[in-house]
Amino acid sequence: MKGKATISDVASRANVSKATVSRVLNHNPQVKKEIRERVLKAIDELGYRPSAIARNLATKRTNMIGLILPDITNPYFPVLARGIEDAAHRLGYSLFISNTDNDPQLERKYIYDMVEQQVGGIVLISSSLDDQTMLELAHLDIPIVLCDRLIPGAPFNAVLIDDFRAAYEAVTYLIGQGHVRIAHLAGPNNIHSAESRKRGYLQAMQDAGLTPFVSVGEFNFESGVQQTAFVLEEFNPTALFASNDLLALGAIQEIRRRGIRIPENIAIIGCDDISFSRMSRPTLSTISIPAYQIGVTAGEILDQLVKGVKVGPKNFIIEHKLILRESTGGVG
Amino acid sequence: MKGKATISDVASRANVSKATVSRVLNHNPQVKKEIRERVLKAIDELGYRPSAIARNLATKRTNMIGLILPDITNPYFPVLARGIEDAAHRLGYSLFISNTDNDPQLERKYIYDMVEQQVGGIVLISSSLDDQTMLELAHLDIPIVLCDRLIPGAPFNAVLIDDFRAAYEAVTYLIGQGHVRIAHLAGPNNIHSAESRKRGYLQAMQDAGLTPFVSVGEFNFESGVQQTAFVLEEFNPTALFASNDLLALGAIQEIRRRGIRIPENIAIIGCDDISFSRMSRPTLSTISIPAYQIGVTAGEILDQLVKGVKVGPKNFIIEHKLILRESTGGVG
DNA sequence: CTGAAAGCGCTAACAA
DNA sequence: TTGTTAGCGCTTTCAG
Repeated sequence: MKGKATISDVASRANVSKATVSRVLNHNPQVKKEIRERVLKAIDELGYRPSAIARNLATKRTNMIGLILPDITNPYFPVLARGIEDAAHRLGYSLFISNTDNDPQLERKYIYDMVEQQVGGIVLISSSLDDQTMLELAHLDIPIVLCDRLIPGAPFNAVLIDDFRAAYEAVTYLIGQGHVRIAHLAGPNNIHSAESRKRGYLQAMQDAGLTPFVSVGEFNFESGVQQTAFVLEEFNPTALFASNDLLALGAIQEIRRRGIRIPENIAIIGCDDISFSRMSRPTLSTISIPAYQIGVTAGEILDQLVKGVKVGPKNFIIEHKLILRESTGGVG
Repeated sequence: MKGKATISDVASRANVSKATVSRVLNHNPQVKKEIRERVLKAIDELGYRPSAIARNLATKRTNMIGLILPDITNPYFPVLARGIEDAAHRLGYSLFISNTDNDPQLERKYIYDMVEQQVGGIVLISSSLDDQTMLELAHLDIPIVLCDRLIPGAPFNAVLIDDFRAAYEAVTYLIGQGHVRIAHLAGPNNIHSAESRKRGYLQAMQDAGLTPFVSVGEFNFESGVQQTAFVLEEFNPTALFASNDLLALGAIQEIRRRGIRIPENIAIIGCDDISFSRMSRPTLSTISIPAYQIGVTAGEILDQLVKGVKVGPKNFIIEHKLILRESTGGVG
């Protein structure tokens, strides 16, 4: 019996018009106090809840936004997602969420699904969509904010760190510590951040006149284990720069399994600063990415866009920070 | 210019009625092929996307469901959320998500928000809502499925493991290994699963005629560190049963910091089996909770409910499993 | 300050 | 097989 009352029911019960009910619903100040209370009473008695759907249709705007990301199960994303969600709720939006596993098909599908749902805008964390497709999305006439990736030439705002520079600095630190044989555990080639970090590594090595050694794999723990086994045998490094913390954690596991000491024999630096980088043994030195803040920023920019405020397109670069922990011998 | 075309635009461009367009949109088979193609062509040329909002208003049903959980940042939840999301998408729903930080106020707010959004149902992972409030929600006339908690007497389906028995078994295992001084690191008293696990621990200890020692704290790493320091000094245990893995991981850190050996001097069992329990040193023995499956099951039940199929109310108990790793000396 | 009426974009009988 | 006609529940001019 509940959830059925409509604005008309309220109107007749309060002996006013639908328009008046609508006014009190929208806090229109020019409703006489007495009438307002009569309406409020009716609303309460009927357990009336306005239908967002009907309102949206009438106003042609919604207060929903969407988040499309690779996989919430990857420890880097929950923090980012939380940032977006907190910003979204604070700004009055409800948040849709979809995991794509980096599948381009799914990414397209979810984007179009959300457009159908009439979301006001979308935060997109995509690695797999080719630039061509992204340009196509630009014609969709819906605000889109990118995270952790930028599309040269596309009219999208993007929020991310300077992956190239971050990697460059991390590797340079290692070099400064006297390391010469520094290997890189890279992420998938089609992921923007992985690619940028790899370039940063290569540049730093080249600038120092050192020979690079790169192993490419997935962004997960198992890949870290495997890649490390390979690198250990083929390159015998004294330091490792991993493209993300999961990879670095896998490296730690494999290295210790072989009885090699960290950081004495091999130093390691990861990237992301997921919570577990502080809990591992040894604790992991890493490039700290302010994921929460990236999320909040993306949410705020999207809000502006949804409200029609002209923003960018531009790249919002968030500051990263090299965090030194035990895996590189601590602060120093 | 895009995103503006309506069904009427398509209709006139294809020289048919809105009804016909609606029919091809809904794959109604009895539209003549020639006409269908004409409509499809018009749709394509206009870049037309139907408005879910308008459709929802007309049909009085939506294909949206909601997920309300404490904090996606806690490593246990992403897997559960993923299960729900996968099930949701597979069954044709879009998913709203909201984090509550176990704040009862927020939980209520988000529930009512989602009701306003006209979601078809809600998966609720709540610890803080008192049973009274839950009963109130029952009058909302919207399908709700609970995860990791049950409300005696409330007309809700619930999907969860048998926390009491899981804890009982874990502690019994420890006792079987010869441990006598077994302490328990508990989670917050107001969280259902924490409370059940504590009872399971107490019962097992009592049944074995052993003296229990319980420390209560939060469900996080830092609390694990603190509680362990306390327990170590006050009780000097030879084994620890932690209410979740984060707590157990904190315990490992504190114990090793003091130079105490695991499992030689102290054995540890956690609960959840988050991914990092396999990555720690030593790897963590734990009660494996099939979070993904809990999510999927919850999603499927909700789908039934949304479709009007009568289900329960009943409790769906998912099987847990004790996983023995290094922190208890490995399998055995 | 309040009411009447039109309409948002789509679906769903009911006709034709 | 396709078109006509009403709404779905709310907002929003425009009158009064």
